[in-house]
Parts: sequence; C-alpha cells; structure tokens
Amino acid sequence: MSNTEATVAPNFIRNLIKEELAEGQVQQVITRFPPEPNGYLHIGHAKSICLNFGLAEYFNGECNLRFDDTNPEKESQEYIDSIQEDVRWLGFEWSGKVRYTSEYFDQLFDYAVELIKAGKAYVCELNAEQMREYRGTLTEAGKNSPFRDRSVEENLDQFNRMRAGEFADGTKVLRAKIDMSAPNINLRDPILYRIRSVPHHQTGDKWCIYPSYDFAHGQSDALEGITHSVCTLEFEDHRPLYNWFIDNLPVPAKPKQIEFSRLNLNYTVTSKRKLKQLVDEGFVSGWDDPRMPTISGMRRRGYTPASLRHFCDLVGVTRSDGVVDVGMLYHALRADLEQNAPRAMCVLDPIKVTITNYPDDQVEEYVVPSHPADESMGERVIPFSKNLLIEAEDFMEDAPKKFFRLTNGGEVRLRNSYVIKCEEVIKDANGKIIELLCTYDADTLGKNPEGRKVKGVIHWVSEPHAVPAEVRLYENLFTDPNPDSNKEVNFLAHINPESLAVTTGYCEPSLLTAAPETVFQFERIGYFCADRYDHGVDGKLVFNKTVGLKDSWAKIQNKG
RNA sequence: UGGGGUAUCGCCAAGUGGUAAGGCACCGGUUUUUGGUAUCGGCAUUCCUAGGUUCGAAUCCUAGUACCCCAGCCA
Repeated sequence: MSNTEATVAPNFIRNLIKEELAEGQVQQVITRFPPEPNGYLHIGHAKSICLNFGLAEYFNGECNLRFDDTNPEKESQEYIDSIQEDVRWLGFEWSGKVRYTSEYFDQLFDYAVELIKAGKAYVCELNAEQMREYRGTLTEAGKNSPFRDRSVEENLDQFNRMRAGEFADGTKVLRAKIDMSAPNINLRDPILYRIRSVPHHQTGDKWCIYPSYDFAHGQSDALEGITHSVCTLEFEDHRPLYNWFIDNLPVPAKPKQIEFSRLNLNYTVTSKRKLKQLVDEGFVSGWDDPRMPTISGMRRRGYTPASLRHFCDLVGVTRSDGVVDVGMLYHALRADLEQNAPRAMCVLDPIKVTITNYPDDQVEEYVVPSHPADESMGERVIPFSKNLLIEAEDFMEDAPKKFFRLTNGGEVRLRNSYVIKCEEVIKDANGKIIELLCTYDADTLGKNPEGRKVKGVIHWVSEPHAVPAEVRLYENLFTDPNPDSNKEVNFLAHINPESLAVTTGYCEPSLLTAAPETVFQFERIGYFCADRYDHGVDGKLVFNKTVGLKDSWAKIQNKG
C-alpha cells in the first residue's frame, strides 16, 4: 500500500460514532450520500463522499447513494448518470440499489396526511409575497396565517385536491403548524408540499405536488434506516425541524443529523450554480473541462481517485470554516503521480541541437526504465541520433553560475544519454538562436566523464523520431485567491485569460502507444494526461497538463 | 436590537486541567543522469482579547471581539 493510501485520519464524527457504538446506542452504522441531481459533482462533494463512505467502511457498515430528487424542474437524467459514474470512479460502492427520494413519495404523502389528521399541518393559500410578510424577519416574530386554523376535514380535502391537480402552481402549499414566533425561522410553519405541475424524471406525471427538502430528507433517512445523516453546516438550523418530523411521525428509525464544514479551496469556485454558469455561458468547454473543480473535470485533467481521496484525508473534517490552499491539492496529486506515473521525455518549446561529431546516419536505441524506482513499470525504447531537440529554456548564453544547464562552451548531461558540449550558437538575422552545434563525449553513456563534474541534466528528443502532440497547458481558472468573496465584483471578472494555452510538444516515440487517461511524467516538466476523449482520434496525440513538477530553479530565478 | 455556529503557526489540523502532534507552504543541509523524488534539520514560551479560578489553563469561569449561516413555494 502506497503512502497516499495511508490510514485515514480520525475526526470528530468518527469519534462520536465510536462512543455511541461503545455505549450500545448504535449497533450498525448506515450513512448515505444524498446529492440532488441538478449538476455535476465537484471536489466539495468528494469530501462528503469520502466522509460518508469512509465512515461506513471504517465501522463495517453501509452507505447508500440516494438522489434527493424533490425538485424536478432543476434535475435531469444526465446528472444522475454522471453522479453515479463519479462516485464509482472515486472508488466507492454504495449499498444495494441506487435510491431516490422519489421512491418514497407515496409514503411521504401518507406522512403528510398523518400530520394533518394530528392537527399539525394545514393547507395555506397565502401567495409567495404574503408568505414572506407573514414570516416576519430575523428580529421580528412572524404572524399566523389566516388559514392556520382550518379543520382537519377541510385540510384533508384541500390536500387531496392539491394532489389531484385541481389547483394551479403556487396557489397553495401544505405547511407544518409549529410556531410563527420561533427565533429559528425554519420553525415558522415551514412548507411541506408545493404544487408543481411538471413531470418528474423518475415518477413521470404521477405527481403534481412535491415535498420540500425539509419534509423529505429526514423521513427518507429514517425509511432507509440511516443511523447518521451527515451534512454541511448550513443545515444546522434545520436540525430542530429534522427532529420535529422524526418525533411527530411514525417513522421506523431515528437517524441523527451531524454537520461538518464544507470545503473551500482558494483560486476555485465550488458552487453548483456558479459552475453551471461557467458551463452555460461558455467560459469552459463543459462540466468536464479539465479546468473545472468537478470530479469529471479533474479526472480528465489527470487527477487519480487515490489523489483525491488522499487530499480529502489531508484536509480533515471539522466544524470550523476555512479556505484550503490549492497547493494542498497539488501536493496530494503529485504524491500519487510521483509513484505511479510512467516517465517519458517531451520537448514543449524546442530548439535544434546538432551533434557535429556523431555519424550522420547512426541511430542508437536506449532501453530505459519507465520509472526510476519501480522496475515493475517496465521499460521503453528511446532513439538517439545526430539531430536533437532540447527545451529552449535549457540553454542560456552568458549564464549565471547557478545555471546548471547548457551554456555556450559548457557541458550538460542528456538524460539517459551522453554528455554534450555546446561549441557554437547559430542565430538568425534577428539574433534569435535557431540552432546549437554540439559535440558529444562517447565515453559518457551510462557513466560519468573522467576528471570533471557535469552537474546539469536536461531532457531531449531525437528530431527525426519525435512525435508531435497537441499539449494543453492549464493554469488556475481564476486569478483571485477568493473569486467568490467580493460581493461588489462578479466572480467572472476574475477568470484567468491564460487558464488554457495550446501548444505542440515533441514526444519520444514510446508515447505513440499511450492509452487515453494514462498520466505520464514528462521528465523535468510535469505530469500530463492523455486526453480521455481526444487522444488517439485520427492518430493524433493529445495531452493535458495535470500539474507541474515543483520547480526550485524558478524560485531561485524569482529571487533575482 | 433574533437564532444557530466557529475562533490553536501564512494555510489545514490534533489537543477535552499536567505544561502546544502532524500535514501543506516556507528556509537550510545531504543524496540524485529529473534544479523532481528521497532524506535530515529549522519553523507557535503560545492557543481571538481582557480579567478570574487553580500548584498548574488552549482546555474551567466571567466579560468582550471577529468571522460564518438563516427571512426560496432551492437543496
């Protein structure tokens, strides 16, 4: 087991459950991941998925996948499909079949009838605006609806007619009768059902009334025997209501709601609404654009399930809100890729090198390991010839002492090959370097030169053997660390115009057989993932930059 | 001037009365045919503030302060 798969860290929820188990309050742990299918899953969901499935795994329990589909207008099958794919890809398996809150619509309706019969719910005909007025404000109590004291018979009749489709959308709702002066606004006679004459992706046109989140969630948990209903902090104020339903209805179990703080990442936006806007308004190519913090986007970018799980583990689970540095994400990514990505050489910004003392038609083939520390990853063959391509930034005239790469008159090691020396720099009319004439030391293949030390190592590719590839270079989608924080400035104003740059890379020929979704380390540059969809189409190679290698040379340069 | 939360290193985060874990980032050394990796070392006399209790407080008490969430027929 690699260090990125190390045992997951404890957290307050796990500790709490441990105590409940020890005291016998709970026998088996059953959790659930309850997304609404109104968008693609993102890194924040990954945290919730790791938590819920992780808890079940840790306690030998189970975790359900339940689509919280109570608002058909915003939901769709596309989202349902993508969510399942993402959860599976992350490496988790839900218990039994996929669940839908909509499966419980009949039961939920019966529960509502129970409440009405008990005098704890009523049909209200206030319109949305009146409802708002009657609700009061944060500091002022609300006032009772004029419909609050209808008889049970009338409420039953009204509710049944709501279900039968006798009323127009928005004209009536079913509300719980709790307390219009409650300091917690969620308790001011919350809405249980509203009329929405739209077909539902699961139930078709069976219903024209749909339960609210508050009325559906806790009861669905109870019906599934969920023991711990883990959700984010913004639902904390709903807990009294969650418990009110559980306590006032003949539900088969009493699940416990526990809240934790949601994940915030700097330079990133994690709000389904905003992500959808980026997609709908064309700022990115789709939900799975490699710049998106969606699970499918990150997958396409080259993130691995293990790296995402490791990240969630590093971040922890608490109730305090904060903003995690994306650097932490990159760290988790590199930790996995360093161990598991095969190596290859690719030149992104080429400059020609001619080895003047190398025979014109000679070609050598080096058999080198795919990973310097893991033989099990196999070997690859790299051709070497008189004409090479190296990275333009690996050569510098009048270089400073600290520059360990190729300089005029200096020597450098070609990775996996000889030590070469630059003898002459050829420039065009504008003074731009177009070619380097070098000599090689034939006695340096696989061994150090005698009598001198050559410090630098650079990557290269044989020009006649090089395979061109489309390389998509990605940077953060936003330039501001907190694109979301300023209420005056729209987050779109912080979009990074340079978040995507497309260039041509010259690859070693072994990359010709790369399978889509394979991540390579292009040595000395970074990690690159063969695009899931475009790579290999019409024989074209397409690599997405996943993340760069750490670059301490850049740091030295920036210091001046 | 309502209710509910949260405050420990630049960031994340342990710690629940016995004298501040760990990770990221950062700085420095060693190794290295990736300026990568690995490895070693440094990095909070102090836990939002001010009082108090105690032999002893990040942990208990008191009074403040800051920030987050709630007034959708969204979840």
